[in-house]
Amino acid sequence: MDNDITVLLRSRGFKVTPQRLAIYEVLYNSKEHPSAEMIFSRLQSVYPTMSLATVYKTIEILREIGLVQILNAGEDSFRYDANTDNHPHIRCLICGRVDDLEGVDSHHFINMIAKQTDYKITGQQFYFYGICPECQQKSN
Amino acid sequence: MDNDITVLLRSRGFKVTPQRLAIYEVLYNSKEHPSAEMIFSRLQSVYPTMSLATVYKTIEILREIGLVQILNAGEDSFRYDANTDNHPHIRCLICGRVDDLEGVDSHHFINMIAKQTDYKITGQQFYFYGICPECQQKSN
DNA sequence: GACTTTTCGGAAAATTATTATCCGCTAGTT
DNA sequence: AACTAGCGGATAATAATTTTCCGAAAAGTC
Repeated sequence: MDNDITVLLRSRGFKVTPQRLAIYEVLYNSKEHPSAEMIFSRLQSVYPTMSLATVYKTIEILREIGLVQILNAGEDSFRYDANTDNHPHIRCLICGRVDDLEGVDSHHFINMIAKQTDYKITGQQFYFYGICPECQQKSN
Repeated sequence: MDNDITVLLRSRGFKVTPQRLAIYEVLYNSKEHPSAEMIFSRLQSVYPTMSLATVYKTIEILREIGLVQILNAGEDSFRYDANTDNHPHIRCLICGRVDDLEGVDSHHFINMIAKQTDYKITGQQFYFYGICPECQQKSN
């Protein structure tokens, strides 16, 4: 995995730096779709001088080489996902966590849409909103 | 229509003002899902002293009484829609326009998701991305 | 391994959509 | 017509993201 990103960066003319590897590693080893701020604060202990701008600049590169997708689940900040499969996401309206909806087959639905529009479709994002199991319990 | 919003505003304790009616009218008579800025500039000629803050404040009220939904199709600003049906939207990656995808039945898809998650689902937004017919032509 | 070139990371400032504040004024009620 | 709660407009504040600038570090070359 570390090797994948090293090769990919270099082949696209980007330099391989510890910061870039670290940011990707945080994303890769996380299921919580962290925001830039979350990535930043998680790396504070390892790279005390890391700048938020570096997080943003790196994410843009990772998106460009297809290692990360950007989520916009309607909060005040973006979330990032190292899983670039096109899977739906769901956000808890109470605690704000964003989860994957795995094992969903969207192909039929997407194909239906593609037939009904004159657009040339290149991608899509499905966001669901609700209350996560934990928050349901707490409100009981 | 003018009557609907008048009654709705008043019944919820909001005052009925020319600005509020005008902002809703712009949204109601538009298929293009305007941003706050677009609403603002469209009303410049009629209300030269209108403030952007008024647009935002009014939209928040309209959302609260269920007359408007907020779209977050991944641009740098929100879009607003006076059609509060839960229909999918599609954005052109070239010119930025946002269109409705009408006549799409999402119920089956949504029900499938509802069965597969422990969340209590309360809503969803489907965004498609692609190239609109006009921009397809231009690029040929 | 030293040299060169190019890109990078960090700090700080800039940008920009949106929200909050404050105050004279207006809508709605009596 | 008077009263009062809420409003509109101007302005400042907020906050996420982007840009700028420069010393430093990466990668290719010898």
